[in-house]
Amino acid sequence: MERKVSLKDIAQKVGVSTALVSYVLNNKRENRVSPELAQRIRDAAADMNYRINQVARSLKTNKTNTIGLVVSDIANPFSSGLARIIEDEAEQHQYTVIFSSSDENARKSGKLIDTLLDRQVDGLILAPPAFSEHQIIRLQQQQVPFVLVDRYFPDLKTNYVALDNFGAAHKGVEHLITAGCRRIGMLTYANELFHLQERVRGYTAALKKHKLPAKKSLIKEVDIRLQKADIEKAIHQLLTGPEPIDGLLFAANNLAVAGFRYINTLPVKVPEALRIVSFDETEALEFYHAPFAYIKQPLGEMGRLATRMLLEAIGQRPATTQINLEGELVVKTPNLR
Amino acid sequence: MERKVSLKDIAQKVGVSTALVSYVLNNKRENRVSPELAQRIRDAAADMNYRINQVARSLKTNKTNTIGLVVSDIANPFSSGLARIIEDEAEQHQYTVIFSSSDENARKSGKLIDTLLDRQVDGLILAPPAFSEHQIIRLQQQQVPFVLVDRYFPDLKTNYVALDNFGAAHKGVEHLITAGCRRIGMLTYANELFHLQERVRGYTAALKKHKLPAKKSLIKEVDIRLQKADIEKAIHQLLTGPEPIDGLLFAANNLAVAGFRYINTLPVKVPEALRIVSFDETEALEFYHAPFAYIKQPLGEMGRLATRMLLEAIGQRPATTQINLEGELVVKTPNLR
DNA sequence: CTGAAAGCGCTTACAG
DNA sequence: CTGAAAGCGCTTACAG
Repeated sequence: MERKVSLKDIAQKVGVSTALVSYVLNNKRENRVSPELAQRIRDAAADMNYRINQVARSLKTNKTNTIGLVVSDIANPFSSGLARIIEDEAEQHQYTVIFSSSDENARKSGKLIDTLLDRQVDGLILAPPAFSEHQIIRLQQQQVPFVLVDRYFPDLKTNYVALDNFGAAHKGVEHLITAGCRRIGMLTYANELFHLQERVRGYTAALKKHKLPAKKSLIKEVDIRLQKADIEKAIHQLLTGPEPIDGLLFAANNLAVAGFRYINTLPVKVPEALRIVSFDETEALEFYHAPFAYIKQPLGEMGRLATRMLLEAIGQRPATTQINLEGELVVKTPNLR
Repeated sequence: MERKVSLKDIAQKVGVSTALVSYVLNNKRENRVSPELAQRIRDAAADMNYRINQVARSLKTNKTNTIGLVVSDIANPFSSGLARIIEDEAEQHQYTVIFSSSDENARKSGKLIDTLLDRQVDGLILAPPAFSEHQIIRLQQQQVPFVLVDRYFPDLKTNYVALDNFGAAHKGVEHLITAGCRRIGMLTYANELFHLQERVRGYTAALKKHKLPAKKSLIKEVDIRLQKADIEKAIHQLLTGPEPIDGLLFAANNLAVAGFRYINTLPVKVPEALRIVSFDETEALEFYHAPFAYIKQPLGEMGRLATRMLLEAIGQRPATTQINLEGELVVKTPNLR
């Protein structure tokens, strides 16, 4: 790359100090210079195609106008949808976003956070993986501004924006009950993350409220690395035996997609014999042949709120804001054909 | 945020110059210091939780180890899939990625590029929108390292990694012909982008090769903003009239999804009366009830090659590399049910 | 061989 | 009021 034009170059050309050029181009303390001189400086800058070096400015001002974003996988539509919202909201405030994917791995997430902090990001938006509390605590100690999204740790007093997962699961299960289901199973990940625990809690509470069986055997957990065989086995167990389920709650979209793929190979009729509710919206089920329902997360609101909360935290000594958004229950009927 | 520990702090504690601390921590010119002293410096750095300030280093070295990525929309699976590959490849080389979405808008793309350059990114990976040639030319003049992905401008001698769009369309159409189609239509975007033109050219060439009608009226163009009504009208026109089509090529995944949605409402039978090939893989068609084929782009290869080419270009005075990858024709049968 | 100085490109507190 | 200097936190060419 060829050497760029600096403030010094402009200053030399116009015959003033670099300080004055800086003042003029940043529209600061305008009164200290005559309008004519200011215009000459501006013209020179334009002539020479001057562009600020943000790195130099950042070093001096201790501000990079950069947000670090850590999601589980940017290729996952949930993450990339959120990233897009954050990008737009950040851009409106002249912020730029560095993203990275933790793959639900606490060690990786720790490394990514370090890298982002080395780059002096002004703050972080994180979807923290399981077992990463210590990283969050460290951020608090270092007084790094950050906001958690999607997940959070109930024992830590941090900013976060997440779904009301208890309420959403509860709502989903009540939908199944209203539709006539009496034995409702749940498929979730074997994972410590609080938001998944909340979904189980909401599921259980809804069953109890309606005096339906809430046995342990109705809840199946599979490894988060999503082994096809595990999912098939879990669903198979729920559907066979003396008391097969007639309703099923998937705790995440990936589970639903893999689950539907398997259910399609079975003789069971959806929704007549098995009615389904899933968490998250997913494109993959766009053309599913049978009706089902899902909990739609307010991605836009989540991303916008998280970004705004972060920018506020960056701006001042912040209070802690904790938001649990309501999930929308969407009943999907098949595309006509 | 609390003040961070700097090299100076370490130097004071150990009683050496900051220069020496820098040398030791960067493992440079090791011989200039005794192993014992080096260890004392390292220990002090660890004790004090020293973390480098990359902004300061970047100002001095004129290198940020950052790649700027501009895609059309990070929320689009094609873009986010590519972003993920680039992230991983970049990370292996200690590079970080700033992403932004141009929304196929040349003006926005220009602004984003400027912002990225102001932040002194070491290079750019771009999926340039239509009418952005001048920006690309400017980058060449400024000798900014960059690689185009997915799209490129045939008249510009730039690095790029793209699909062999002509070949892919040709292959798709021949698939339809082999399956017995005799009147094959195409639905594409009204857009100047070369890669779309190439798809039309491949479509036309395949028809001509097999002496099938290649009339203008068989090619329908719709606005890239994807108005549902436009797409429906276009498909309706292709399917009615004296000579209805029996084969259809969609030039992009979004067109295919919208198209399938409409086709589902029609009495036409897929694939018996209408056989379909689409560009790009898309989750949305995961559960489509009828067989169809699509051109799968080698996303992984595209992202990895683009990143490597960029890193090479950053490293040295580069030669121009232009790569057209082959698309894979995938014949998809419905998930059983 | 090694220590200390210069300097990257900005911003802004401060002296005059 | 305004100009010139100091300094952000690093790296590395260079003097001794």
